[in-house]
Amino acid sequence: MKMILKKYCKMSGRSVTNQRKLLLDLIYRAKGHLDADELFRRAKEQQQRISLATVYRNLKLFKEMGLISENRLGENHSHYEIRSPVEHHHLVCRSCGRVEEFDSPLIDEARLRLQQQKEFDIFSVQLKMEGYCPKCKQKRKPS
Amino acid sequence: MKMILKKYCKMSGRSVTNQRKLLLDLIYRAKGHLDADELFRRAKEQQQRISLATVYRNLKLFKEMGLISENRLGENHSHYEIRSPVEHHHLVCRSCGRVEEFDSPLIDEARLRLQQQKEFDIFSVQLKMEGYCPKCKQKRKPS
DNA sequence: TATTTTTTGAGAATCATTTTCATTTTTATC
DNA sequence: GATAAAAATGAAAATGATTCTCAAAAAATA
Ligand SMILES: [Mn+2]
Ligand SMILES: [Mn+2]
Ligand SMILES: [Zn+2]
Ligand SMILES: [Zn+2]
Repeated sequence: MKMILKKYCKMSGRSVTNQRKLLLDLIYRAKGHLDADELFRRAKEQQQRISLATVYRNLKLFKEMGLISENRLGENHSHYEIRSPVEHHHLVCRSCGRVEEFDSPLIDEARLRLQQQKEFDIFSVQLKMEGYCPKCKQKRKPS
Repeated sequence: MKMILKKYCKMSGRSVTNQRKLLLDLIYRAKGHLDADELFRRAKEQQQRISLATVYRNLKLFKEMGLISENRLGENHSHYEIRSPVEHHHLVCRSCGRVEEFDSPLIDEARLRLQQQKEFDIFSVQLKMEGYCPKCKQKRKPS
């Protein structure tokens, strides 16, 4: 992580700060989907002086660098996660908020066809499906 | 439109107001992707006393009723459109904002497979692809 | 180490959307 | 159609996520 951060910062003429090292590390170790506030809370545990503005600034920066991705999972704020080389999508339970990740060659195929058909140069695919997970499905249908 | 509105309002015990009739009609006639402000502007041309709060309230209501759909097309506010029986998705040019609509049996197939695999009851699929449209593609690559 | 450049923290500002509440409109009842 | 009860509206304030401002601190460069 630190090596990667250094590389990317150098590349774009940014400084490597303690805040950046900490934040990227926390996102990396979280594995899941973090929102800005949760990241801020965790960061403050180790750098009590860090500011929420710094969290937002650097989330934006990491995203520009391609290190993380931003998702809207149904709430009115964003969640962030380390961007892995293989793209994935999200299936969210609208009742309990559970998030399942998935990928599908069908989506990749759809992208390729669309690229040809519309002659766009497509660089981003965001797919979110919503529904009820097995548990919530039951609770809703005791009919 | 008015018949539909009446039906849905009755069904859920809501009143049929002039504001609702006007707003739904404007969305219907717009065909494209309207945001709350644009809808408010157009509504005011015919009911100068209408409030932005009423616009938001009723967009939310129409959405709950399943009459319209809400999309995030890349800006930090929502766009709305009449919900047609056949689902469609969006391809957005990140340079000029142009929006192309599409649907694909591949996506439907992916949904079915996922439904089985994860045992979710899926009722919503939102797919947004981003890229550069043919025109913007050229401008960016004069290499 | 000295100088220049970038980033940070704190708080104010922004902007889309929601809430509040008194007033008006709609609905249901007669 | 008039009347009372229920729901919706307008205006303004509140909210909440995110961005901006600017003086002070840290990092990069010389
Ligand atoms: Mn994910
Ligand atoms: Mn559309
Ligand atoms: Zn669930
Ligand atoms: Zn374009």
